[in-house]
Amino acid sequence: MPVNRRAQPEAEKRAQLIAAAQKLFIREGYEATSMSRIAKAARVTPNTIYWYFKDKDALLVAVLDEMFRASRPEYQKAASLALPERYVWLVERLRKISGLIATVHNRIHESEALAQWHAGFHAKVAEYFRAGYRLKTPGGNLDAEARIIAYTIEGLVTHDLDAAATRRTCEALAARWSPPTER
Amino acid sequence: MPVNRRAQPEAEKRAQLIAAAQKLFIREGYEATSMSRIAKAARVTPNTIYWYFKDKDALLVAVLDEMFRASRPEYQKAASLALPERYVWLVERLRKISGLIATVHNRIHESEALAQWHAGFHAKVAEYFRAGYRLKTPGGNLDAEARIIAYTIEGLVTHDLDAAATRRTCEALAARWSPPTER
DNA sequence: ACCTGAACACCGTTCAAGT
DNA sequence: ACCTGAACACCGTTCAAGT
Repeated sequence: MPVNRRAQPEAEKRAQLIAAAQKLFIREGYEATSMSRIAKAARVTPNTIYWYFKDKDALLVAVLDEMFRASRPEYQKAASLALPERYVWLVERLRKISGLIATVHNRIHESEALAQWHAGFHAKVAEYFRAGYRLKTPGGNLDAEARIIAYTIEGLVTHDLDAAATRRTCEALAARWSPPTER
Repeated sequence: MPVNRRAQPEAEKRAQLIAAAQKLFIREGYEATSMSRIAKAARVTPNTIYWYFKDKDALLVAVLDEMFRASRPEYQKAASLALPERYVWLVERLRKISGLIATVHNRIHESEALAQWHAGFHAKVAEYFRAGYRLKTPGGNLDAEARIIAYTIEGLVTHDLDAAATRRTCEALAARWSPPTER
């Protein structure tokens, strides 16, 4: 039983398809990017993509995973910024993929794979807040406050205001929190 | 020059098309609803819709306008609720059209008409806050706080948590504000 | 196991033609 | 002015067939 007759190993070809899709999804948008266009960029026929990915949404999930994996080092560097600056940094960074974020929200009810990816992502964000921060008002609800932060940042990303308004909103957002707890 | 040879007056037929589209957009989603399907529901051929609306996005804008026009009385009744309850009420109400809201955000960069509608909507929301509310912390930025409210409510709508978590987030949100100013 | 050519069942939109 | 039948140029996905 042959295991691999390809010119390229499987992982490499998958990565190529993901890279082509990522570039086009970000530049042109998910809906505006046809499978043919991605196939062309990766120098295969459209139906070849379906050997590697179940459908277009599965390809999007793979792109999202790869993007957040690749940007982890950058996020760790940003962790040294003070709170309002960190929010501003995050908003400006996510604005580059605001179209993709809107697409995820829009397709959640049509794609189970995307719904699961999205749930996992928000679980990670919630965990991040629980682990590192504490409320200035100890009586408050931490999860509720963390959601206010997360949703406001999402809103800033999708609504793209000017830099000054963005900054003022991030400052108002940071005002309820103490810096990360030291151990 | 004949002005009107229709069986029905223009406004009535427009309203019929909007009603058919609204029902299907909400129940099946915007992308999942084809122009053919809307035409069928309104007993015309697909291309007839293009006599009344420039394209599918223009039809969506008409649906949005009609929906918010029709729900004004309900919103005025809800204005008598205390702050956190009012947020909860709003979130639960908007959740019924969360798919449409996600679609608006997703299509803003592809449709100028939709982008304009969205900008106008947020301008109205901002005006509402400036007119009726004041901050508990007078030093704070009112526009920034209003955006935090608006974006958090949007986030609650699109992320649909359980009732208890929704309520706690609305309470945390309300804690920053005093009741509307009396005149 | 991997990839293709050709087809399937759509889609939003346009346009010449009717009344 | 209003509406249609037919077509246009797509789309995501499937499938039998090749190697």
